[in-house]
Amino acid sequence: MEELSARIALMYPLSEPAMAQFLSIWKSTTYEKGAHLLKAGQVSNYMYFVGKGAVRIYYQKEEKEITEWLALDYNFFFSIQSFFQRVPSRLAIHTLETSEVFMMHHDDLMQLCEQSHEIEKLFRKMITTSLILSQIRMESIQFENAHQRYQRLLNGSPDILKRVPLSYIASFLGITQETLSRVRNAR
Amino acid sequence: MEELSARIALMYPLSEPAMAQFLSIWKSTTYEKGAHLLKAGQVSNYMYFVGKGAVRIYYQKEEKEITEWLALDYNFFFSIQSFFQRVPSRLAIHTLETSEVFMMHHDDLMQLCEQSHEIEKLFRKMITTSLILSQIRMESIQFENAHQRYQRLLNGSPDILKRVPLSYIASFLGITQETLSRVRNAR
DNA sequence: TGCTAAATTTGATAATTGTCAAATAATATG
DNA sequence: CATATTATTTGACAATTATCAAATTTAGCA
Repeated sequence: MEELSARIALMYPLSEPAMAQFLSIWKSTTYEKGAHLLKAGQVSNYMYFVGKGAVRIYYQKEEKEITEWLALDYNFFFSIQSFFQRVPSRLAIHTLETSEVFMMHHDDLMQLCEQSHEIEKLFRKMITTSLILSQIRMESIQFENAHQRYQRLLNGSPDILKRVPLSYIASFLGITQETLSRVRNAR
Repeated sequence: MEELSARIALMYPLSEPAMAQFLSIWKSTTYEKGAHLLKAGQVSNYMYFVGKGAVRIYYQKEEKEITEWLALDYNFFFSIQSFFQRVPSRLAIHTLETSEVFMMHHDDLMQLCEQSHEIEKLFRKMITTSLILSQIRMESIQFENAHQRYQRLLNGSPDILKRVPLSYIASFLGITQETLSRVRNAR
């Protein structure tokens, strides 16, 4: 919980009561490796935060599983479209390692946002961060080739390469497993 | 101004005083075709809304100009990273047609967000919309081929194809002008 | 209207990445 | 520790898209 509150404070420093209020709507569960937090077709009611551990967001695309996002160690993640638009999620979420996962229900969050301008502001900043990350990822996919994208990941999150199977990383980068294998072995 | 306020109301219905307050920080200017709203290297202080008209966000990438975004008729646009992070913009913005452009200064917006929870909430919803659009675009670029991306644009914004030069559309779709030309002429 | 410049298309070829199959390496389990 | 299973790599080939050059079409303007 300390890590969660530290990450929150980093985005926007809430007053003490607001922080207490906000933390109060987060529940934590420890999931075994491979456990599903969300299955495709369900409306996703939660925004998540992973403690020490690893989580994968993915979906089915014509026989294949595509990794949409990887969250390791103390990061937020959620099924953006389902959470905001309250529609069934194409995305599924499972753990790649045994992980402590914190989750906050959509309705609880919305209720707090109504009550507290501070929390509304924090939430706005969280979304802004997501938006910027989304933009950076989009440009990477649009304008970098397989090798450059691999290098970007290697620089930014070397941990991922050690802890996540190659096949998941490949589709996260938007390339095939074979191409990734070639790219990282110097070609 | 009516169109701007209509689009705002669509995102989140502000109370009358809040709407008046919010509209008061927007200034409007009519720009000739080809005028620059933002040059690369400047910190972008504004969020924009284009009335009847067309605007292009682009940047320089190794000798070439890449179109990052196209905004036609009654849509919002801005240099996301520069606006939020207050860093110099890689992106430049110019008009493709004579256009009435509304703009809102970052600091004015932030000040209103401090004062008014309602406006903070509206702003949060605006960013959420951007985030969802960004996600959709990312997936389109990652998983659709040139032909599918062209079709998506043709369905979603047929106007763009009539009013924007092919070379701009091509880089917006992440393909070359030649490939776009082939794709749209049945191949 | 005719001419010039810009935009678009077409052709030939190269580069990148994907696909499918098989081989090899790594890991887990009895 | 041996074996079964899974993950990764390698090879051959195909598909898609990029690149460069040239031809053609379109649009702007005198």
